[in-house]
Amino acid sequence: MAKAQPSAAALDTVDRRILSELADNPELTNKALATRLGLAESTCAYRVRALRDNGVIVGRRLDVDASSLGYPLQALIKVRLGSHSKEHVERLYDDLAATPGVIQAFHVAGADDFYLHVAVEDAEALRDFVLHHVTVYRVVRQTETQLVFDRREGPGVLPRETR
Amino acid sequence: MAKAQPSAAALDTVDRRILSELADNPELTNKALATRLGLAESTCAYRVRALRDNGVIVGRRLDVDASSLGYPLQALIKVRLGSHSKEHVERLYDDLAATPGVIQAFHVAGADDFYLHVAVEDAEALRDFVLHHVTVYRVVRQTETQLVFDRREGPGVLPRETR
DNA sequence: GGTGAAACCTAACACCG
DNA sequence: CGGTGTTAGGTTTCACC
Repeated sequence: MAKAQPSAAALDTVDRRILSELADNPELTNKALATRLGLAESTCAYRVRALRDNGVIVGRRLDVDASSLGYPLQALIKVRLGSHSKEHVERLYDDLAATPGVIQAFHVAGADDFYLHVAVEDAEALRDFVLHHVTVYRVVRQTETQLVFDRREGPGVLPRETR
Repeated sequence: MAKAQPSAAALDTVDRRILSELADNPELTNKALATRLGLAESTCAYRVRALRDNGVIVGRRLDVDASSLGYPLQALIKVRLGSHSKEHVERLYDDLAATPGVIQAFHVAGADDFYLHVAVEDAEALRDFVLHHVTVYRVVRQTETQLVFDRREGPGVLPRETR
């Protein structure tokens, strides 16, 4: 999570509309975006750039279908640690988050827990993943694996356009 | 999770390199991508389009910093249901996944559980979210909320370029 | 399937209201 | 600060290999 600048510049209505539109359709060209909002292209480009420079827009991510690549099975693996030094925990988190197959990793409050969202080939690969990439660490006290039937993107913090 | 066409077309080396490059840098222009791979621009554009048409590349997503928008607190909310009809569960899942503040929703195997990854203004808003948007449903038997200290993108199923 | 070049479209920047 | 015009650069198409 990027340490946010203390709430950066306040966003006006136009900024919010830009974000909404781009959230709905991230592939919009600047020209199309400007047209939708009734702005000049230059103005629109300027605002978008400013949003980037202020860290509001972090970037874009490629959305790849794991199934098509031969990893049709997804799981959420809860990793519970014993209590340990901050450095150890951070180090392990780094390693786990960088493990191939991991789509995303969460470090959550509580009993030093991580959640790993992974994609694998099949059930056997899932077992192997847990055994070879998670429980190999001494610090890991217990794991709990749940198959992911479905994952969905929510609206997030940008309510759908209300026009 | 998009129901994958039964493993679609097999991907060759070039396809994999395209995906790796775009995963590393989703903002690459087609021209730059072609140059990196040593392909003609037209060829490169053609392959990328094919990957899209085959559903391998689903699209791009805008990466917005929730903190900058005034939602600095993130949480993972585990929602456990009683046993219910498929329609009821699906309906509830739809509703929850579409609730403002929800970044992503998981439907996992087990005791009919959902996980909601949410972003909120502060602790009070988090409490209100759980009370007003989750536990209001009769079907919800119990919830468990954990603060998210950090979330990280993993490499996923596309191992970093090995060149 | 891959290529190169022309025609078309978009973005960047300096300038003007 | 928002709008316009020019130039540089990117994408698409198509005949050809």
